[in-house]
Amino acid sequence: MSKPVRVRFAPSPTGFLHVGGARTALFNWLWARKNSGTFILRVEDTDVERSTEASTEQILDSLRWLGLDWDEGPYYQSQRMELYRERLDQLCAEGKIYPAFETKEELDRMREQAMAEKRNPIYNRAALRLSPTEVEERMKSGQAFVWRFKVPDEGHTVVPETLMSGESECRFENAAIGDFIVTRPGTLDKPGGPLYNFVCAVDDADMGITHVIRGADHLSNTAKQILLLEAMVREVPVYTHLPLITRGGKKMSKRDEDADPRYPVSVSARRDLGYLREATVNFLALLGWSHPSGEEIFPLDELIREFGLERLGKANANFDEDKYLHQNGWYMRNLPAEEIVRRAIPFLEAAGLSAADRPEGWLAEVIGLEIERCRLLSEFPEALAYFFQAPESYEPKGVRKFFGSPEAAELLDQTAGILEAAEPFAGEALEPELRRLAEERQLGFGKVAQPIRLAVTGRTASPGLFDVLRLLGREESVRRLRTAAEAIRSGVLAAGN
RNA sequence: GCGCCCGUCGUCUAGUCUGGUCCAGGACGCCGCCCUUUCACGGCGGUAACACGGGUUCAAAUCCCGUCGGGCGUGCCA
Repeated sequence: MSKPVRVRFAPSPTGFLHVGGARTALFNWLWARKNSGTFILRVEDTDVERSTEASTEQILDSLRWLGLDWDEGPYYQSQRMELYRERLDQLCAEGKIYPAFETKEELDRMREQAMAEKRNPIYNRAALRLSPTEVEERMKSGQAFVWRFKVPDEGHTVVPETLMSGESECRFENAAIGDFIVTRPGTLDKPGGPLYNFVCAVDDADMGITHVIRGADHLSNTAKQILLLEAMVREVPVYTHLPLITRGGKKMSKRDEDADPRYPVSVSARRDLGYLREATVNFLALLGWSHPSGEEIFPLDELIREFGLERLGKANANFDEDKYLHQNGWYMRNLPAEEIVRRAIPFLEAAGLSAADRPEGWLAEVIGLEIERCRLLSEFPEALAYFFQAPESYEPKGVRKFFGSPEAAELLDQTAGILEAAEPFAGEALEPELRRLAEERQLGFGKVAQPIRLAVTGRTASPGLFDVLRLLGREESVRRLRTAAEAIRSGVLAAGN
């Protein structure tokens, strides 16, 4: 009965895809998928000064990485100028737009003055009071002008929020909106290009968009676009405004990208940091949306089933880095092991850690051991380093606790001896031997395990000792034990390592 | 300034439309315990919130008014 859903994601190619944009894309995508609708990609590149192809590429790349595939497009507004021209001509013919000749500087001054006088700084319609001959003369003389949309003086424009719970609406007094500009300055010979609110309204109508889902920062734009749509006698889509994503109380902005390298706002930088697409999508979905069950883990397929615009929140959504990290860790541990291995390899290689000469399956095992201690793919190189190279130093805290006495060296030597003789060299064979060693020395097993752990990994914390020894191999394990014993005896560690 | 939106544990949130089941539920963080060769994972438990003031009502986190606080918009950007 209702029309098939058509939604769009309309980024402007003036930079990378940031998490806010990604969230908008995701919600539109989910709405399309949930309703078997169409997800359209539209590149809003009317600002030729700032739009770049590289940026478009990066945005598409990030969308693909997230798994947000589009059914139509990408359409480029820069290639639809004829359509905008047509609509503009029609509005002009109907007297719904008018040329205004003020320069930017003049407008700035007017705005400042209005603010100083505590007035709403909307355009004073000076151009509307120009006589037709005056206008014609100015245009013919080549004076630059912009087209302004004549907002009705009476009444108000309602932006309904019909999809949200509670059905609210925002009302804007038309008189307070002001005659906004729909084209850049131009002359009769060289017309100025169309501006955002105008092209957006034209395209949404032309592309048959049924639902416009975007950030709440667009609320006042929506009123303008509805006005435009009504003026063009086109159907008005359903609008839904998403809670703003904030961090530190402020809207998350592209300009925050370099504030802290650990917490970038671009999707691509998150990817490079070792965030998983699954976690990213899951986390983004919870920015403004929640499930009544309180459940917070939603793989994509489940998200499509459970998602709904009626469960959007209204309060700003804060970007909780801790939760994002936590969810990333969850997906690291719960995605198929071979998948994680595949994704970890580039990070390891970038750090110069290659498992090419290791036995089949070795890397998977090693990653499997450390994965529960990692929450980002990028943590693997450091976490796994000791599997690739002998420790260059020992954790000072451990040295003090476990390497303090000559007995420690003796213990490590003895352990080395046991490992040399162990047959086969595997956890099952090693464990009884080492436990016996502890008993002989009348020590709890921990007292034996910790020095050994420190000797072979350089750390006081690691996965189970027997697994570590097995994967390190007999030769390497023995070598590290002897090296550590030697270091203890030589006294170099006491000096502070 | 003006317009619009919002305000629940340290943090993210559920609950607000349709007042009672909420002395407020979940998650993250933190703390403790269990598991245990360490760390982590996992399990169990704990911590902690309705911005404030009025009103309506037998009853308010939920409705109304005001105050305060925060955010967004206010572009010849999108």
